[in-house]
Amino acid sequence: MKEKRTIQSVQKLIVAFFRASRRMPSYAEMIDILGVRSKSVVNFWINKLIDAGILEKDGKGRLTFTKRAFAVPKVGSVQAGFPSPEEESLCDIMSMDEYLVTKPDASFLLQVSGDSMIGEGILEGDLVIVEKGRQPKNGDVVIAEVDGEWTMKYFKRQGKQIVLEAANPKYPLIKPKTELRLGGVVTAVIRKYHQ
Amino acid sequence: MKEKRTIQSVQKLIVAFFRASRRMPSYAEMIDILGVRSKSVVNFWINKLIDAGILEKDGKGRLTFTKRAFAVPKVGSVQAGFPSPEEESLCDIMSMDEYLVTKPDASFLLQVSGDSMIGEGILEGDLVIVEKGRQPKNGDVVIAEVDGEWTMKYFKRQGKQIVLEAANPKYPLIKPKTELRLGGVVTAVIRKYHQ
DNA sequence: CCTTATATAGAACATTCGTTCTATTGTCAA
DNA sequence: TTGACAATAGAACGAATGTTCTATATAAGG
Repeated sequence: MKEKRTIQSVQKLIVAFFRASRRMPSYAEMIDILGVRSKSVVNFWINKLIDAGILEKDGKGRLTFTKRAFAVPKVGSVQAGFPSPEEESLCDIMSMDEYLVTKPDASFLLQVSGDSMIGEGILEGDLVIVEKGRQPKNGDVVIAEVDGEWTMKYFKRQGKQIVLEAANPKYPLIKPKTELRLGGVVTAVIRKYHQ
Repeated sequence: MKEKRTIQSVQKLIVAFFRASRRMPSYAEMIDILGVRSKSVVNFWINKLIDAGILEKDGKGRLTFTKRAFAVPKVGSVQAGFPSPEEESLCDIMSMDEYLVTKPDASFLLQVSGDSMIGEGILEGDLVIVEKGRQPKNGDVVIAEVDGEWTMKYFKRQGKQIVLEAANPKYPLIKPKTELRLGGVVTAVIRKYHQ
């Protein structure tokens, strides 16, 4: 009734620890994690994982995960057919954070209310990542204050005039008269379905 | 011309290291990171960060970030007005990964092609997170194989019959005749604007 | 000037780290 | 049974760890 240790099972245990603690376990801790009784056994399995390309050692000899170990596999497109586990082209997205939030210091999350950007696929309840202090390009989705109220709109130039346009025909075009306070540029949209 | 060290600047340096290396620096490494010449100075600042609630020590005395230190601040809704840095209600989203991918082992990413789910705010080029092996509820967005082709559709029950419906009127309702192979349930949508 | 508090330096320390060695156990085939 | 090999155990070791101590430099206030 002894379940054998495999590279996969060991990887799973260590990944679970890392996700929970946000750090690598020490060899001493891995004794308990892996259910063995000696650090040399831990070392044995660690070397296996290194050979398998799941772990690696950084410049200072510290154990780290390779991108492979952590990445959520990204497969082709929907229409291209469905993935078999083998052909999963492991993508280079190490973490959603790195992928989505390029400037953590200047970014914040905002929950969307209203349907003014529904044509852009931004629905009520979605989270958007907003980057402060960036100069918007024509057509960017921005957070802006108009007449004392904050809204999410397309940022567009009409000649020298700047206008704010909703992605919903039922909202009028906004031509700011005096000032236009920009809160930031929307760099990403996140929607999580309740489960 | 000496720039003073502050709690914020020290936090920033350590967070930067953590993001780059996915681990805490040792005190010896922090000597270089903080630009000081002694571990006792590092210890001095670390204690300050602990008092400030930015760092903490886990059960084994290991240094870890608190949720506060990492979270992208989440503020209210767009219409509710715009956030000032003070009123930022730091949200409990520690990382996008944790928030979006609840079952890392059973999930993968898929890039969307086509406009069949445009009514659901899922556009061409978006990434969706798909969870395998979950039983879909009525109205869930699923990846399914129909007549040898994979598509993304709403999963709906009509009595005992299961139908697949696009969120785009130009696509017909699909009533699978024989088999319905489910690839998974879409649990999240991610859109990143090119920058 | 002197006093006080803060920030930094450097050294010393016990503890823990990862590594490596030898020895033992278990498994499977011949 | 025997041999061969993989997996595990346990001990030993130098190196690195975080902590704590004393001492020095800097700045502000009286």
